[in-house]
Amino acid sequence: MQKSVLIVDDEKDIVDFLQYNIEKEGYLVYTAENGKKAVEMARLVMPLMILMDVMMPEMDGIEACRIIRNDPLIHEPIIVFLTSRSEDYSQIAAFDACGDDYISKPIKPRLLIKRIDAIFRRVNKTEEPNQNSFNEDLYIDRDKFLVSIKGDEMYIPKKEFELLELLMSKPGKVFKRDQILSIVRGNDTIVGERTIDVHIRKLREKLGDAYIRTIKGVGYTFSEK
Amino acid sequence: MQKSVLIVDDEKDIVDFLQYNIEKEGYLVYTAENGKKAVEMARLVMPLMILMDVMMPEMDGIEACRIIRNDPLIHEPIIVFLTSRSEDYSQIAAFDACGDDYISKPIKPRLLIKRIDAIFRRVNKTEEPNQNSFNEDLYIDRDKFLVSIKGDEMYIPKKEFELLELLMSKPGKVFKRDQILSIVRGNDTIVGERTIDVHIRKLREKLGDAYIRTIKGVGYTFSEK
DNA sequence: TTTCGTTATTAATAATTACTTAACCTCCAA
DNA sequence: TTGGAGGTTAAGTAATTATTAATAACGAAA
Repeated sequence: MQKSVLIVDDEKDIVDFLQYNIEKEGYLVYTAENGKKAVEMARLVMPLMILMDVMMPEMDGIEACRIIRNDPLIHEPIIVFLTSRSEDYSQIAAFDACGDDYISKPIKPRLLIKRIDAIFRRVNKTEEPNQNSFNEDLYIDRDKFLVSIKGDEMYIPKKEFELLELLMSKPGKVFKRDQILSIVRGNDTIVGERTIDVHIRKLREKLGDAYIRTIKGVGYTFSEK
Repeated sequence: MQKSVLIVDDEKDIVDFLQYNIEKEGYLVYTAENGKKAVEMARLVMPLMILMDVMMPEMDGIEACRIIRNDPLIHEPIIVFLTSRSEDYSQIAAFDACGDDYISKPIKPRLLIKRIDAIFRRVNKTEEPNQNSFNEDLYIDRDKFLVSIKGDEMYIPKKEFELLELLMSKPGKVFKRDQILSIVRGNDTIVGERTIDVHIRKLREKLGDAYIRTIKGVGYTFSEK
């Protein structure tokens, strides 16, 4: 499903600027110019995220937020406010209760995108059930217990498979050693710290060194690309 | 970061008993013997939780609580009171307003740990699960243990990361050297004064000089912009 | 059940990286 | 000008991970 963002601001320049930058990253963008229209739009297009200014004519962001949150027909979008640095902190408290996050103006495109991605990622945590993981040329098939790398298919031992599966479930995320431990062991047996290293080693032997990265003092991560 | 608990009680037996049980569960424990010392200790070590008796010589728990709550340098710990079953209920009302929770004596270790865990969990929920910090063009990703500056992504050593994380958690706030020390070290080893400087140096080397400012005689702060 | 091949774990050692120290330097304010 | 505080650097020390080989545990087939 395409990720959609509804941008709400009364200044057309800002809307255009945001729209341009966010569309460029592959999101589907809708816009509205005030809170009232935002509510209508939200009902219509069910965006996954609403990026909304606080101060607007007709209906301000907080009011709109409240309405959207209470509308059972709208499927709980992530609501992120745009605030000026000078914004009164009492207000921030007010929309803290209502919104999911806020981003301060002036807006830097690169940072904005990072934050939008991060927010989506955070919220998505509940999703992704039994999907198989991909990477440019690495693919794992959970049903068949099969790993295919650059076309070569191979079966790998169970623990190694589970470990790879874990790492690939969230590419880029660093899994700490103790998290890995509780996967590797059946959670009842006690295994030494070095066991992990050996499994990692075996995996790297088979896949090549490029995929799994050590974060010293923390754990391991699967390279995003 | 390790979860830390400050135990405050004038009866040494109780302190020892609590300390033993709480440490066993992997928390970092500090102690103090009255309200006055508790306040000093809290300033110094910034515990995440304070477990405090109400009745104490020098300064009672409620007074200490009030001071701690009003001290902008102390990073809002969870304050839990220890009460006798016989405690006057009017008092309970008083510290209800000030503390986050209370646990009645006599204390059962297993139950105590369960409650402490629950309180930490409850409080953590209101915080964002994985709050990443932002700045105009600096971004840290706790999941990925990654720092991105003006688009360049890099991994930095653990202690440096934790230090940066601390400073960025409250931009503009000045962290005193000894507060930083307790982050940098595991709090059992003693490290020299220059260690911090070196870490700061390494960070500045990687990020540029603009972000971390020295407040002479006090500590360091992350520039707000 | 025994055997053989595979997989999992450990232990020992090497390699690497991170952390700390120490010595010296600079700056600034008293 | 002098002392205190932080800055800088290189080098030593500690901590963590990689690697290898040996051993134990397991599983399937004879």
